[in-house]
Amino acid sequence: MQLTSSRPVHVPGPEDVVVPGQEDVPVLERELRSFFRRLRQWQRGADRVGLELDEHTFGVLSTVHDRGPSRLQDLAADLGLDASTVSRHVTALERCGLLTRVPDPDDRRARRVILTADGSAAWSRDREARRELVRRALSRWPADDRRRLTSLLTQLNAELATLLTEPEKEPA
Amino acid sequence: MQLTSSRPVHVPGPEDVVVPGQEDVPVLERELRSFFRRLRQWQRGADRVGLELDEHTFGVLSTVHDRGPSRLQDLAADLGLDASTVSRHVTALERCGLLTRVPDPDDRRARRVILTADGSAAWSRDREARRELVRRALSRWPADDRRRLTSLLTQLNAELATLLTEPEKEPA
DNA sequence: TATTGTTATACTCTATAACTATA
DNA sequence: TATAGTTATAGAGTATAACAATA
Repeated sequence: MQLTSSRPVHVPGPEDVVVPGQEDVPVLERELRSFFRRLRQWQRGADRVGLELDEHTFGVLSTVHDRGPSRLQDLAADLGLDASTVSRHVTALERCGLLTRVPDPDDRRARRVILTADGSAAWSRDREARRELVRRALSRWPADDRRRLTSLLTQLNAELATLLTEPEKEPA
Repeated sequence: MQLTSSRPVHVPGPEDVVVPGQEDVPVLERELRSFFRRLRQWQRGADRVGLELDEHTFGVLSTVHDRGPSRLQDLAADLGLDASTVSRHVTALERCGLLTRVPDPDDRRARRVILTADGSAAWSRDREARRELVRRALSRWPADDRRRLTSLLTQLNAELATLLTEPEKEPA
């Protein structure tokens, strides 16, 4: 814990809690944070990597596509955001002509958010561009490693989703 | 691409670009975004999962710990943030008593950021708490799967770091 | 009385630009 | 003239609270 240390990679010291069989956990914790920081960094400059839609726009459009005509609160729940926040996003995207709000036949308080033709086309283009970025990023990887990462990440997301609905909570 | 679709998981349609041997890439792209959204969501409520330090504070403290007495620009580079942004964080953390700025003997324009005893102790406690969260989150996983995830995530971060210094760019 | 959605407000994080002190 | 760091400012994203319309 000394201040003058200059080790760039973590080396277990006497102060570390060592759990037998879980020696990789300290590395995993570090790599998870590193990964998150990197994703956030790149997300900020989405246009600089050839994407036409920023992260929030793509997220909203994807959710509407997956859900079909959607109520605001359902979108908010799927996105993990407050309804007021999503309302702002939707308003902005409606001004851009990417989606529109139609009356909800079942509830006159609500409206249903749907994609416009432009929104659907832009989403489709961007989705393919994002997949191509992933392909290029991992172009030097063995296909098996990439598939294993896909599988583990899918399981991890499922695990985290489960934890959210349980008495326990999660990492950052 | 029809608006009335309500498939929650992506099913390849006729509009999808299919790359032989890379059929998992669409899933990977989706899971990467899902993962990022989840991490961001939990990061916002760091205190609600038992952490005393928020993500930025922990990031700055970790970087200072790893680097030792650090110049502001070096911290900013490591964190992927602008120097002005880090300057604000450091000022706030100095007010909290978690770190302090001392003169740089080599350059009177600069100062070196170092951890205080309180900062070092808080960082150490929080680091262990974060590792424990990871342990609990994956407590139901086979140890081999967890180790493989650690390994693949480490490789992925290295790959992404390499891409940053090359003519190509990256995902979001 | 409760719920859906919107808006007013405030707070945080971020970068750009202007500034100072030193190199 | 260039660089290290700070601060003023502005913009984006977020949540809370107050509101209107409907259930």
